[in-house]
Parts: sequence; C-alpha cells; structure tokens
Amino acid sequence: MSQIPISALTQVADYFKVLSELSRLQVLCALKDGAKNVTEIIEETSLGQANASKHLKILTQAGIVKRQSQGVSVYYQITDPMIFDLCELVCQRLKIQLQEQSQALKDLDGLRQL
Amino acid sequence: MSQIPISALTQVADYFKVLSELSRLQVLCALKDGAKNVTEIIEETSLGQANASKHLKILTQAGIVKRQSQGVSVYYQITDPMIFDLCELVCQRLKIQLQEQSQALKDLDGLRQL
DNA sequence: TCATTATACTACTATATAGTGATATCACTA
DNA sequence: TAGTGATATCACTATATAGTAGTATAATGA
Repeated sequence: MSQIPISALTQVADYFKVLSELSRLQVLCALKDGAKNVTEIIEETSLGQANASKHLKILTQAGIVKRQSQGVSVYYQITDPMIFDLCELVCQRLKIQLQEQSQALKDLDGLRQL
Repeated sequence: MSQIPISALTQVADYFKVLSELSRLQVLCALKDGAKNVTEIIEETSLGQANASKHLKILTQAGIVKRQSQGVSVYYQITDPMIFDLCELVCQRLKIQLQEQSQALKDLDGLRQL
C-alpha cells in the first residue's frame, strides 16, 4: 500500500530527528547570520564544550552545517538555508494552533455566560 | 543574543520530534488520501494496536491529526496538509545531498585514473 | 621543547520513549 | 444483560541519546 518506500521515510524521519533538539536549533540560530567558530557558538548558546562539539558533529553528518578549519579554530556554517524555511512553516502552524486555542477559550467563556 | 526566545524554539523542536519517528510518518502517509479508522491504519502500517494507538495520541496532541468517533470505530485525519510540504522540502534536500555524494564519488574515481 | 588554547573524543549517568502483552473501556447487538 | 469487536491505557523492557567530566589531539607562540 505505502507508495513511499520505508527507507526513504526513514531518512526523512532521521532528518527531522536532527532538528528535534533545542540545543541543535540554538546552534543553527547562532549560525543564521554567517559562519562562527566553536568558541563563539558555545558563548551564544551556553552549551558545554563537549556537548556543543557533539551536536556540531551530528549537524555536520546530516549535511546541515559545513566544517572548515582555520588556524587553531574551526568554523561552522549553514549548508542549507532551507532549514529556516522548515522552521518558518512550523512556526506559522504553531501560531495558527495558538489562535485556535485562544478562540476556543473565548467560545467556552461565552458559553459560561448562558 | 538569541532573538528567538527559548520557549518558541522548544516548541519548534517538539514539533519536529513528533515528525522524527518512522512509525508516525507511516501513519501520516496512510492518512494522506483521507480519513481512516484505527483498524485500517494498523493494517496499512503493520504497527501493533497498542503502539498505533500511542502514536495516534501523540499526533493528535501535536495537532497534526484530528480524532473523530464514528460508532464503534474512531476515524483520524490530517489536520494540516502543511506537513507534506515539510516532508517534500526534506526529500528535495536529501536528493540533492545524494547527487552531491554521487558526484564526489565520480570525482574520486576520476582521480584514481591519474 | 614546553605551555597554552581550541576542538574532539571517551566513558559514564540519567532520562525519554518505542514496542508489546495484558487489561480496561466503550459501542453495539443478540 | 451478556457477548463481541474496536480502541485506549497500563506496566514493563530495551534502546537511544543528551549532558558532562576527564582526556586526547592539534595548532600556535614563547
């Protein structure tokens, strides 16, 4: 029945999994305006060094960021700005859901007055 | 520094987390062409009954699907087709990455001939 | 060469959750 | 009202992974 092969769906799920951690989204936000080295990323995200390093590895392996040594430090940058489109779509959706909830609350409040 | 508040980013991460499981994507695919009841969903996805029920609850709580009792059975349907846009974007990206990898392999192969 | 700084890796703990069998609940029917 | 089928929930196990302390490696400068 499923037209889409499991293997493809698994890859999509894995991609979403990379984006499903607050810490990694924080790293991506830190890189939104351009490349930064690990120290800068740590400062901006308040992640521990080892932890930041681990997340950067995961993001690199997923092809979402790109690693570039420069002297003693390592610069990371976004490979694919598409991820911000993804986030934007999700944000819009969450906003709509909030509005609907708020409207439902109002309706409920109206009911109470009967 | 981070313009985006942690709380908003957390919600985005949570939304991605819901989409980061193969089983849940399978359920969503099963619902792509319209509402189905739990039995049909189980048949199409080969998930266990308890497991399917759990995933349907998670998808419902995330506002991605909608639950509707109809007699003895319960029908679920997609609330927001936007998720398929998300999947499509990710698929496109994965395709590009595959192409790049394939090209890199070719380049490596060319190198070998020198 | 030694010291220092930046980054990565290893080993570990704690937590979250996917999957599953058993049970509960609910709607319908004989 | 008892029985049946559909769905949800509970309790449990197994697994994955986020965070962290400590250590290793690599580049630079004294």
